[in-house]
Amino acid sequence: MSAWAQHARDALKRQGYSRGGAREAVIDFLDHQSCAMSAQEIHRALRDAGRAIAMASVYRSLEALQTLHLVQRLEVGQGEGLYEAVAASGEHHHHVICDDCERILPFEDPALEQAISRLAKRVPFDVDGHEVVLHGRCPECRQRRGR
Amino acid sequence: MSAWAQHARDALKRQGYSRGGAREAVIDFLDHQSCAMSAQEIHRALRDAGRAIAMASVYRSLEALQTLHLVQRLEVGQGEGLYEAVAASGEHHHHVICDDCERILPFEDPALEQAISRLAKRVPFDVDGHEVVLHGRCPECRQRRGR
DNA sequence: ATACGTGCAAAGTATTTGCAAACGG
DNA sequence: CCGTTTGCAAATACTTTGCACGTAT
Repeated sequence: MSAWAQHARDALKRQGYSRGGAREAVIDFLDHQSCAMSAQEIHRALRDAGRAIAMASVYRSLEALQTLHLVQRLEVGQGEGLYEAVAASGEHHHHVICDDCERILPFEDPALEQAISRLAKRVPFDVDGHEVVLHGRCPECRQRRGR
Repeated sequence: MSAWAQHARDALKRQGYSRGGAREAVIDFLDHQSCAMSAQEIHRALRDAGRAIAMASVYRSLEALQTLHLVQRLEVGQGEGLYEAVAASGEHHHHVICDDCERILPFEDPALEQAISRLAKRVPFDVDGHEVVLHGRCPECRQRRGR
């Protein structure tokens, strides 16, 4: 079990949550993902792995994890949210998405973060988070669809 | 009729669309909005203004407008998309959203745009658009909920 | 006249909720 | 044991689609 899963379990315990099979499965699963996934994908993957849990439990687990900022939901496309583990270290990245095939790639950029943190001081809201999504075409789709 | 509505109608005509009451109403409505609105809000507002159209027509109109890049959809919260007119001039802004009351405020920031355009050259995708959402608390909610 | 736009109702998809049974501390 | 978590099914919310009819060109 890598650092994040441990971190997540500690945080849940500290907040008085008790453990249950469904949430444990979601934590283990997210722990091994490199990119954001939808609730439906998580559900299907667990079922295919012989670790079937109810759809509702997927959502409830994700909700709990989001509340404790252990998981972050991102809105990228039309109708479904994507969820990904938030690094305990506070590392921070954003995503570029292919509008053809929905492929998602994470990236980091200090200059972008700096621009945002400066900007955050200039708006009248108390800013405590942000999300950046770049849209475009991945190498495969660029080639496949011409141009 | 301001510049955007004219621009939109020209573009639609150029693409071979013919005019119909529902889409005209949506165009007129969006033309007078200062901030992004959901399809449901647009529908309700038109109905309240005595210009009732079918929900399906709101979505179909928005879809056509998005296809021609006359309208942009943004994903901000949990389940509904927000739509706003895209300035003919190519002007470009982003949004800060209050996570308590859902209030949205647009902002512009050249430094942010610059950071993004530099970044766009470094990722392996062909980037042709982007979206930035800051999350936080608006002045009213900050006061109301304390801190 | 003919193709496109619109309204209505039904279908879809993503997510949430109520409740009883199973489970963990 | 007692409160939390889970599964199941029903409910909700948003959006899309099929089809018959109206309207623009």
